[in-house]
Amino acid sequence: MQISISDVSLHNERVVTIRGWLTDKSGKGKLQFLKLRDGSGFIQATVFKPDVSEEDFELAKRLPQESSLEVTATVRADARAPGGFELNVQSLKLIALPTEEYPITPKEHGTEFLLDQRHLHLRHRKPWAMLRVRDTVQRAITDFFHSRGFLRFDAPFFMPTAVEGTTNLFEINLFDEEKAYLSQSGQLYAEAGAFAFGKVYTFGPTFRAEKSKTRRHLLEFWMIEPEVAFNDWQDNMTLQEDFVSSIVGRALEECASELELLERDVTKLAGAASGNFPRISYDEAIQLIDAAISSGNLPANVDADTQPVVWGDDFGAPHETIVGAHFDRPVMIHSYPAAIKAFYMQPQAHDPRLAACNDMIAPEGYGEIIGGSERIHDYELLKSRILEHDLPLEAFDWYLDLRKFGSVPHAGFGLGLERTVAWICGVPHLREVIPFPRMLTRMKP
RNA sequence: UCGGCAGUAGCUCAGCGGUAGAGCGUUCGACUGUUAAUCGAAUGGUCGUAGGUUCGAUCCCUACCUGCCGAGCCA
Repeated sequence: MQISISDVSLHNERVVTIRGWLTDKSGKGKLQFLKLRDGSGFIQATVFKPDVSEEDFELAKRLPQESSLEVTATVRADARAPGGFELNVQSLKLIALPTEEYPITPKEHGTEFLLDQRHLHLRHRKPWAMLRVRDTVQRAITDFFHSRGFLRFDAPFFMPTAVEGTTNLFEINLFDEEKAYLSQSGQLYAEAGAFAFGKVYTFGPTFRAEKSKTRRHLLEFWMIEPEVAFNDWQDNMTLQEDFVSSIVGRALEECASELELLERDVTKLAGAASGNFPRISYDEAIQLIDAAISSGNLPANVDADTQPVVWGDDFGAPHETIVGAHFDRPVMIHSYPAAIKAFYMQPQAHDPRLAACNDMIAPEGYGEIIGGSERIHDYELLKSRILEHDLPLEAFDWYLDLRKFGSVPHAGFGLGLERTVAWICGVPHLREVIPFPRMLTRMKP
């Protein structure tokens, strides 16, 4: 019977056939241990000389790493086996022998080497576990929105202009002299979608030509951008909280073994899964940062000479880490000065110097995973903001149209998929949680 | 773009102004319980590139290239 490694526990004491690859091997004379993977999981197969034919035993002894093969074996629960089950091989069938020595050995390797070998490294336990968590998170995202009546609304990737200013965009040559840019956000289009369908979300790659070389940045990353008609900025925060706690809960439920393989301390995710995220204002966050700096009570990964925030300045990464470290779950910081935020953000009713916006900061130094706001719904105000930001009015004519015909308050946000998955997995660098990372120094493979 | 660090065997690294080292990997042999097995043997080099100093440079100096970490910007 042909089965997957993930199903072995259902077939104890039965003879099964598994097709896969050899990840590692250790021999002990008449007993050979073959470590197999088939994509669904990993398992050890024992080949004991008296149990198999002479040819099969010789084959087992000679097989190099990453040979593809089919084994027929009896499943045995065995306390000595990692995972609780192992295979007692009866026969082996070689499918393909590697034509060269496999480069990734079961030993330590450097970052650069593993990224050069990314197409092969994907086969190994840690990338495998992280990308399975990513898959689960992606399904949790679509399920969350589907269950709440959102429409998935695909924004274009070719953009005629910038959403938030003209810098940091990848320029594309179209036909003749025509230029376009790669999308850095689907938000403006999502707003059109919200006025058509009420509740929509976009889910796709976005591109930022920022020359950032940090563990929190990629040139190409995936973003989820919901947009909801009639929501205000506080409704927006409630949606964010429900959304993120739902995703983390799903990952904890469905990816327990992957997170264990990654040695993730899942108790640090319990708060995030249970909701009740703290909401503090920009002013309160500044006080919190000042108190931490003046008392010297800083998180370990924050530099000791970090300067306090001057009102009106945006937070730097160390400031976000300080705020994030104060809570055992994500924290939402709202009401930033409008001057440091995007042109389309609705001013706060009680103080127009402030924007009706918020960021969500993940704990443990993972930084901003969400940025969101209520959008300006008044035609004249939006038009004046576009002009104040020196943006070309003609490029936004369709966007302004949305305010001409039945404009309503509406709000939305963007969640960075890789930052979220990296945080859930507890891995330091975004490049780990996307199959083929695109960075300033990395386009290959 | 700025600051710090690094580049030596397939991989991870040590080394030193005087002719290149280890572990792992790989190949062969031994072993019935390995988990990065162990033991024995074999295999391995443009010391990032180009100049310079020197009797002599992998080592010191300069420039450049490449990468890593951090900052800014952001998700």
